[in-house]
Amino acid sequence: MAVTQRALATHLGLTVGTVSRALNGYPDISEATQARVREAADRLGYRANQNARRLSIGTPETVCYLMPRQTGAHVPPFVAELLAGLSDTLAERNWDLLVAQVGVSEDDVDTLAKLIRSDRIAGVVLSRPLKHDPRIALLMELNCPFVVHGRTAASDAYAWFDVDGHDAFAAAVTHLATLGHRRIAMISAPLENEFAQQRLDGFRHGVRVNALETRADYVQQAEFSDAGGQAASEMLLDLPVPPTAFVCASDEMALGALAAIRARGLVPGRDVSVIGYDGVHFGVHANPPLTTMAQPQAGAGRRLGDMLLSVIDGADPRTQQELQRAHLVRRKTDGPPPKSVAMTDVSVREETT
Amino acid sequence: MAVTQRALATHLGLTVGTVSRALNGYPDISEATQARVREAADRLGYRANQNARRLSIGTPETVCYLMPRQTGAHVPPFVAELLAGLSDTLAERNWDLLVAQVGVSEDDVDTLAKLIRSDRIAGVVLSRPLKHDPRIALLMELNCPFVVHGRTAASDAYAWFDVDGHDAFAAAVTHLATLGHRRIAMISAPLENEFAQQRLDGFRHGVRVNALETRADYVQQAEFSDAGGQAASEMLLDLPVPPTAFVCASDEMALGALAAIRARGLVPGRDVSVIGYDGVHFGVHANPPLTTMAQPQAGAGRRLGDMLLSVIDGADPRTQQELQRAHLVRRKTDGPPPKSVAMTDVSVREETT
DNA sequence: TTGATCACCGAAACCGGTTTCGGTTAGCGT
DNA sequence: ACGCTAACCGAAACCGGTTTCGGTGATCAA
Repeated sequence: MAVTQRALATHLGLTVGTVSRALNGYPDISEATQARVREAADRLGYRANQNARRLSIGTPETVCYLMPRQTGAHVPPFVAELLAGLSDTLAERNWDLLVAQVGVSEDDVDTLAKLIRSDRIAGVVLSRPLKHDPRIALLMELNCPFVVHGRTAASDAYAWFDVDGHDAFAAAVTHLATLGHRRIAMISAPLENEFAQQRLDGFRHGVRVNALETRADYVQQAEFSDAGGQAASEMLLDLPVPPTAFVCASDEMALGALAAIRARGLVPGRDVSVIGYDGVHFGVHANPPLTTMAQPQAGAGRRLGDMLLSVIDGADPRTQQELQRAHLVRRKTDGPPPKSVAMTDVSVREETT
Repeated sequence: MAVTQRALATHLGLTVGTVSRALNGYPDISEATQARVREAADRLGYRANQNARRLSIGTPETVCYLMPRQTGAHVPPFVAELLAGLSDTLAERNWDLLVAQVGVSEDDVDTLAKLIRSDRIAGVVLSRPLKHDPRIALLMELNCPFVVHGRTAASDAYAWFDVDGHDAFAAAVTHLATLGHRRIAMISAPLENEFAQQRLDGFRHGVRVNALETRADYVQQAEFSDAGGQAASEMLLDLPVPPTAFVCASDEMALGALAAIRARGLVPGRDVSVIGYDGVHFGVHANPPLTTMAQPQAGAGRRLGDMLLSVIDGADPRTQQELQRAHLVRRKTDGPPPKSVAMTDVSVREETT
């Protein structure tokens, strides 16, 4: 349908080979001819058929983003921004961005295998890996360049970009400890997700270095949603000795926690402190505005794109690893623990206001 | 790199033509041979090179989603869900989904032209069209199949999927009028966006049929963001005779409105009513929970995909038009106007609680 | 004037598939 | 035994580009 190279060639009285080399700036085509060809090309609106071109040059010039697919859950909020960044970097090279929903089911992994073997894509970006992610195993086995948005248990071998959840949660706990909290709980996401494990580990680290109370029931596993956060909060508030502060695996879960706290007639930030994680824009409108560990997800897409292109260009994936830090955004849900807190068999010394 | 058809053929002692027809189920290849080829194919992990295959069959089997690019603004929240739905429908046909950020600048439109002419894509899905959208003009000129997510001024000629903003805003106004409001304001998004115009028209329609006060300064144009909503609200609250209710072009703007109202020491839903638009999940966590006109965006991606495929298959685009309705989700920001409202020259009769 | 050199372009192979066309073989009836 | 048909597969053209290789004409020095 589009104007083809042959058409352009006959129109100019040249052969296709000559036209091709002219357009690609080969030095064995005279400047005059090159100019003439170029002029005619964009006068007729000629564009090389990409399927033909890529078949010929032997690379698909395309990268695929694997959209996380949790059954039932909605698409994570960072996906859109990430795609925007990715598409920007790729566009600079005139590469294409493909998106595919590929979960971790056997069918999905099989689909991914077919995708890779069909020479459609030169590399893959993968978000939210599981601890032992079959997709990563496949990518390595098939020798397909990729970069992981997040990390897994053994992430030394490949390229990744991540925000340090361990550090962030340790910092959140320390912040609360500094405010005077001694009984801090964690509302955790399902641990099959590596990021959830990291955040939980960071929490535990923070509890240890601050010598806080550690009780098994101060760690609640919950669904990765606001409903999950709400349910977990209710469990925590029902404890005989409830914690005075919650740290949550995500802002969404933290919002659920706020709802549970308000439902008890308590006010978040005064009676119970809550710290979320993500830094979603929306947190500022929560009731009250949500204190959170914000991740710098502005440039994530661009960085991931750059790293993947480097790997495709032959860079050692182990040189393409980048860990960014989250930072505390204080709003209104963190504060010192209430004075009137019920004392129990455990001796608690309040050290701050 | 991947195992090629020729390799498979020589491995089997057949020719490439035979292998190709065997895999594609041609009746002139014996069942026995077909089985043998298929078995060998997936034992060796053979997958047809898609560039070659598509070059040969003459269709790119790929659809492109044009991600809205507003400079400065973030990616709209519906994009991720929409992509998920789109990719689902396309996957059923083994088609690919490309995403590109293409705004309305001259450069971007030029990029789109190149994209289409390069035979990379068989169709386009386009979100958030402007009133006079150069991208749509281009798509029609180049005869490229497309479906618009939203509508434009003259949308009779092509395929689209939209939620009836006009109806929604008229309904929102009527709802407020029924609650007793007579002075209702609209916080509008920039009118170069067709959706903003529709919503404003719907608002005006609602004002008319309910015979409400109409004042020019009850329509505030603002940036399409929470900050914009907040600024517009402050203007409205500063009016000598401020409105008792706001309808907002988006939930995000409505959240800004809530912030402005609370900052005045007023409580949304009691002193001033606010109705948003979109139905973002987050609204339930707003302060107080946001009443909104929710769009049914669950299946939007799938519907858009289906419609586009129909058009590509030759259906008349004008038969592929679908208008869905938004519905009111009452939460806590709507209520009757305050009794103590300052009466002015206009006689106001309160008819409800 | 002639032979060598260089600039420039045409011809053709190739990328990896699909599809048309034609030829071989087997099976069948007579 | 012979011809006919159907079943089955090989050969080759084609999709639209890229790239190698070789040939022509002009230019230059001797």
